[in-house]
This record gives sequence, structure tokens and C-alpha cells, in this order.
Amino acid sequence: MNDDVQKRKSGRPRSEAARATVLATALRLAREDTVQSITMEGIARAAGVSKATIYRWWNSKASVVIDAFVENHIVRTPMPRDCHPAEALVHHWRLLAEQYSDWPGDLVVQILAEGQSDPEVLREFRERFHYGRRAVVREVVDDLLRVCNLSGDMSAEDFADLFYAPLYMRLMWRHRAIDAAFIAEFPINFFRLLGVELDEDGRLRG
Amino acid sequence: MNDDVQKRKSGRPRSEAARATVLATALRLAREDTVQSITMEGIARAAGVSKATIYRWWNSKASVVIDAFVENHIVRTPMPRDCHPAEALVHHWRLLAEQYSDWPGDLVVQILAEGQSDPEVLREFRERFHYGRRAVVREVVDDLLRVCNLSGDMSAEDFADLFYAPLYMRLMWRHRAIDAAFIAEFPINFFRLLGVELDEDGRLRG
Amino acid sequence: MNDDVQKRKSGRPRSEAARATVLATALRLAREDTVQSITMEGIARAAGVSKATIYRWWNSKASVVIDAFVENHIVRTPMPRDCHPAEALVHHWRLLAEQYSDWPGDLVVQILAEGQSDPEVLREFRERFHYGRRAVVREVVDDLLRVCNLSGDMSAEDFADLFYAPLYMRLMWRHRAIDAAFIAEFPINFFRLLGVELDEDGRLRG
Amino acid sequence: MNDDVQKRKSGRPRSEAARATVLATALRLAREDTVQSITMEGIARAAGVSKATIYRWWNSKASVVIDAFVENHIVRTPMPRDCHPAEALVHHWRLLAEQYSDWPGDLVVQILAEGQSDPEVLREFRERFHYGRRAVVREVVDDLLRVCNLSGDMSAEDFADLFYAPLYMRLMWRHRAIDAAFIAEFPINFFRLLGVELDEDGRLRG
DNA sequence: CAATAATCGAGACGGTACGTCTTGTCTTCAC
DNA sequence: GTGAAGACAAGACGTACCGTCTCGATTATTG
Repeated sequence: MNDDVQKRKSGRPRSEAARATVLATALRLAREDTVQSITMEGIARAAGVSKATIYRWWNSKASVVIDAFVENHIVRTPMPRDCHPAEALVHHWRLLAEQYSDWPGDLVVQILAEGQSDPEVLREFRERFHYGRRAVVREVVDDLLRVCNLSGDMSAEDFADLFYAPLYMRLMWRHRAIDAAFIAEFPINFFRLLGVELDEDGRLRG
Repeated sequence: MNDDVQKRKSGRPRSEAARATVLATALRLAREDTVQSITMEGIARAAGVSKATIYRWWNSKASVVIDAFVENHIVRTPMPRDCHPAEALVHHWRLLAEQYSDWPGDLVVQILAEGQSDPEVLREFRERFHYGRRAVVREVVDDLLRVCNLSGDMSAEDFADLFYAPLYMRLMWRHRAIDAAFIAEFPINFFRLLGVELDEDGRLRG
Repeated sequence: MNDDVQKRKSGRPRSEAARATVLATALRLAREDTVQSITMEGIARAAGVSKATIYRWWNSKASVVIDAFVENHIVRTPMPRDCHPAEALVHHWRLLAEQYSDWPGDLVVQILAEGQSDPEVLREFRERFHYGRRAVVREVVDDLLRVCNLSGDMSAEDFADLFYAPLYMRLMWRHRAIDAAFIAEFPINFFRLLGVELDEDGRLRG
Repeated sequence: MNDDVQKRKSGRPRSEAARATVLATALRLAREDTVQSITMEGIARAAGVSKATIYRWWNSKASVVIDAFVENHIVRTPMPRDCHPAEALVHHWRLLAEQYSDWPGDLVVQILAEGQSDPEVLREFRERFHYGRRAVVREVVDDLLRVCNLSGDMSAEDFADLFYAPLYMRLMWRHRAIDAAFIAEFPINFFRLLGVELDEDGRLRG
């Protein structure tokens, strides 16, 4: 999808207008209904763009949605610096949960759903959304395990999964909502379980 | 889906053969490829059954697959009795992970994927697969929190999600495999993090 | 195309309404523009019928048009009986020319044009339109050659081609119109060339 | 199509190489399959030329093919001089039939087919291929009608159509092949019908 | 023992999306 | 002013499923 290569030699250049319209339209349609319900045909129609133009630059509707998703920085969760790693993680987790409690959460899980029948989609989503974010988390978790002497034998990767997975579990199963109570309490309870006491704002006690 | 109601007055009775064939065929097809890839048309064709017959008894292909899934007890994970709740949970988790590492895991996550665009499917899957199993887990977790004095303020529900969510996270994201190492180490590491030491067979030390 | 076979056993019977609408619509569209310009998509749209229904019963738009053409007996040229074969042929030729001077002529030549890139179309058109008509002509030509002692070595087939070909030549090349003068004079001149004198109404002199 | 006008003022001159390649490629492709099956896109691709270049100099693929056809003198049928007009016509007819029995015949009838949906194509083909040839034929037919006292009221044009039309009829309908027997016998039989006896080589008897 | 009623298979129906293809136009850079 | 490269909007291609429907045939219970 990233043709930033220097083969922009000859020929009519790609229309930036078309590109932007497609992404915006896809995002709008996906929000109005679901990723599964939208179609290449529908995006083309609503964007006033030919299907060929879409297929020239994207393989599937999931690719379009992923591109729109990443392009628009839809899930923005900066990792705090200069604070205790536990505080950073709690803050980061809450930002994420906040956003997942709204339509970006639907989008994420619907893209994942789309990926279950197309490994390529899953791969692309991991590379463009998951891995970069996870690297940041990993560093902080590394700090945390060292500072708090928590490691046991659990790797930073496993620990990160453990902390964030319940969020995805609620997104996916929808058995329980990602509501204010969950956002407020879960990370505090999680760290208390590990023996790390934080106040309700996520700051270390004592 | 379960019309066991007493409106079986007159008329030709439902064909049990057709019902069984549909479920078996749907399961076979879903295993051979993916739930997303199979179609009502395809199931009917492969089962030698008319489409109308399928639509008469099921709303969607997901309903058929869920029915086949539950009917055939595809994921069997008995909860051990007469042992420490931590031991029971580890044992149960490992049984589940073992099964999720193979095609039943694909099936589960693909049904969940299907449910992301159809709340009814998600509801049905939760009711017929998730809730019953979760009730059993919940009881044991209740015991565990009491016995180990672990509760803090984390509810049994949250604790159960915390323990099982990483499994679903791997299923869904496929960023890391559900392999032998994970199955062996994760539950041990998880409990060590909580201060509960178990040996590699999941038995309490000391 | 002719599924008059007795396999109408089970299943929903074919919709006669759909069949008739498709043929009527195709004919109308072909007359309004050209056979080449119409599309399966367009016929389906204008007829309020799904594309699948058309493709279920016809292979190509040419098949549809041929069916409409033959079904509606668009070119009706009865061969006169109980008269001299020369008179019969002149009468028949003039009826045909009369009709070819209008849109049925366009249709015929456009179907032939369509057939130049698809032998199957040509074969179907010959079988459903040409051969039956030609058999009738052939008999009369046989009579003519015998009665007038004209044969030389020219076969009835060749003779028929010779008589009718100029009509198709004008249709195809459009270098000269099929107008009143041509219709009036050509067959008379043709027979005079062979030594058979006919008056302007196509009746034998003397 | 023929811009031999004196507007060759400034700028890069037209590439003769491109022109020749386009014509040669179009001809090759049309021979390999059919005129109907080839596309502007395909010609450009196979010729290594841009589509714009083709569209700048030709209106349609038919124009390209006609140009290639005429340019390469694809159908060469010189009219014999210094012999009886009947002999000349038979000789000329046989040359034409000989060539029409092979791919040039396919090309001619496919161009005509293309012209049925585009009067401009038909007009261009008539002007560049038909009219010049027909003028030559016309002169000889004029002689023939005078010499043999055949005229009746049939014009030279009609007579020429009568003689050559069966050839086009076979090309178009493909109901009978243009084979050796037809080439050998038809013109002899035709003239015998008119009372002109020729031997098998097309020479006047007696 | 017929009448009733719900089932079954088969498969046609109007829709609609798929991903590919061609059309004729356009835009950019190189010559 | 050409030319090659190639993007663009438009829209048809033929296939596949969707969910609904209309058949005739089958199989129970009910009157």
C-alpha cells in the first residue's frame, strides 16, 4: 500500500483528491454502519470515484479502512514520559479504553473480524497499527518489571497482553461494556493485584 | 432456533435427518475453509438440502455454525473438582488453550468475527457458549479470591476475564501463536505474579 | 435455448412473464439503437429483471435478440403457392426486400455482424432463421430450374444465393439503399437477364 | 485520417515508427483473433505505444484496421486488360474469391460487421476499399453489357452487385464455404445462365 | 379413510457486489 | 508539438449469493 518508492517517474501522477475522498468516504460509511456492511462498490459510488481507482491502490475494503484508520490517527494514545512506569501504563490504558468505548473501538474490532477470513488483512493491521504501539508499551513494561521486581518469568510481551487483553475481550464479546466504571477501576485493581497501590487518578501512593 | 415448543400439532414433522446433515455439513465446510467463506447456498448444495429448509430453521449461517458447534460439544473443558481453585483454573485454562490451539479456536474466533456485524449472532453465541461456561469459572474464581485473599476490589468476573483474555487476544490478533510454550508457562507465570507458586504441572508448591 | 424438453419436473417453474418482458425489451432497445450498443445489463435494467435470469436462459445478448426476432416472426415472407415459380420468387423477394428496407433489415444485418465474432451466434441464427426459410425457397427454385430449363450446372442453392445475395449486399455495405426503385426493378431485370419476361407486377408475360 | 495537409509547421514531427508499428500490430492481432476482439488498449500494449498516440491519429479500432488493411494492399485483384470483358470478370472474381477464402475475407467481413454499429466506419471502408475497386469493375461490366447485348434494363452497378454478392453472402452467413469447387464453378455457371459459355479456365468458347 | 397441514427437494426470481476490463480523456515529463 | 506512461470516471462483463418464492411430492395428525 505504501508506494512511497521513487518510481514516480512518468505518467499522470496519482490524484491526491481521489485518495483523500476514498479514505474519508470509507471511514464515514464504516462509522455509519459496519466495516462488514460496506462494499468497494458502495465506497466508489459514495466517493464519486471509479472502482478501478480504488482497486489500483488498495487490495480490499479492509485495506482502505485500515489506511483511513491509520492515516487519520484515529486512536491517539501517547505514552506519558517522566513518571513511574505503572502510572504511565494506567494513563495509557485509560486513554485507549476511552477511545475504544466509542466508535474507534467498533472499527478496530471490525477490522480484526474482517481479518479472520483474510490473513493478509490481519498482517497489515498488525504492522500498521499494533506493532508500533506495542513497541512503546513494551519499553515501559520492561521498566515496570525491573523497577517493581515483578518479573517472575513473565515476559514483557506476556505482561502487556495480560494488561490490555481484557479491553479487547470486551470489544470482541461485548459481554460487558467498556464503561466509566471499568475505565476507572480495572487498571487500579489490576495493579493492586500485583501489589502496586495506585490512587484513583493512577498515581502511586506513598 | 429451539422450537421445542408444543406447537407440533399436525403436518409433516421436521426431518431430523435434514437437521443433522445441515449441521454436520456446515461444520465440515467451516473447518475446511473459514466460517466467513461458507455460504447458505454452499451448505444447502453440499448437504443435499434445499435452501428453504435451512432458512426455515436458522436465521443465518452463523446460527447454523453455532448450533453445530454447541451441539457437537466442540470445546469440552470440564472444571476439575476437589482441588485448590488455582489448580482447577490452571487445569481448565490449559484444556481450553489446548483446544483453541487447533481448529476449534479458529471456529470460535470466526464466529465472533461474524458477530461483529450482527449483534444477534453475538448474543446467541454468548448465551449458548459463553455464559454457561463462565458461570462455572466464576464459582471457582470466587473460591480462589476468598481462599488466597486476593480480591482487592477486583470482581470475580474481572479476574476471569483477566485470566482468559490473553488467550482470546492471541486467537484474534494472531500476533503470537497458542503454542506449547505458552500453554505451559502462561498460567504458572500468571499465578506467580499474584504470589501463588505452582509447579509446572499446575500443582501448588509447599 | 430451446428447453422444450420434458424436464419440467420439480422446482419453481420458469416465469413466462420474465421471458416475454426480456424479449420485448431487447427488441425495443435494439430497434431504438443498435444490437451492438445494447448490453445484458441494460436489458435487465430496462426489463426489471435480474441479470441472472437472463443468463440462465440465454448465452449472449445476440441469443436474446435472435429469440425475440424469431419469436415475433419479425420477417414474415410467405411463399406464394399455385403460381409459376418465377412469379412466386419475385413476390417472395419483394416481401423480403420490403421488410429489409425497414428496421428488421437493420436487425438482421446487426445480428450477422454480431455473429462475425462468435460462430455460435451465427450458427444459431442460421438454424433458427435462415435454414427454414431457405428450404422453402429451394423447392421453388428447383421447380423454376426444371420448368424453365435454366439449370445449366448451377445448383438450386447457388441460384437462390444469386437471387437474394444482392439484398444482403446492400444491407451490409449500405452503398445503395433498398428503396422502391430497387424493389420494383431488380427482380424483373434479374429474370429478364435469364430470358424470363415478367411485367412490373411480377407476372409472366405471354 | 489522412492529415497530409500542410500544417507540418513546428514541434516534434509525427513518429513514422509509431504509425507503422500500430498498423502492423493491429493487423497481426486482428488476424490472430477477430477485429471485434481486439481493443485500442490491446493494440497500444502490444505495440508499445501510448493510447493517446493512437487516439490522436485514429478515431476507432476499425479505422486503424482499415488503415492497415488498405495500406498493406491486403486484397490485390488486378483487372485483366486486353481480353473479353467476361473473361476479365471471371478472372478478377476468382482472384478475389481466392483471397476471401483466407484471412483477408475474415478481415473484410469483420470490418463490415464493425461498421453495422458505426456508419462512419462503413463510410470510410467503402471510400477507401470499395469504391475504387468498384469503379474498375463497373467499366468492364459496361463493356460486357454492351458487347453481349445483355443489358435489359439492369444497370452495370446492379450487374456487378449480382455477380459479386454471393461471395459476400458466403462470407457473412458462412452457410457455405468459399472453397475450390465454388471458385471453379460459380463464375462459369453464372455466365452460362446468361448465355455466355466459358471453359473451365474462364476463356470464351468458340 | 379422506382432508388438512406442515415438511421436503428443487430451483427460478429480483437484487446486488464481486474484481476485471475497456473506453476515451487527462496530466506529467522527456525529447 | 509529439510521444510514452499511466491515472482517471464510467460502466459492462459474467459469476456468485442473498433471501424469497412457487412448485409437486411426501408424511404426519385430525375429523
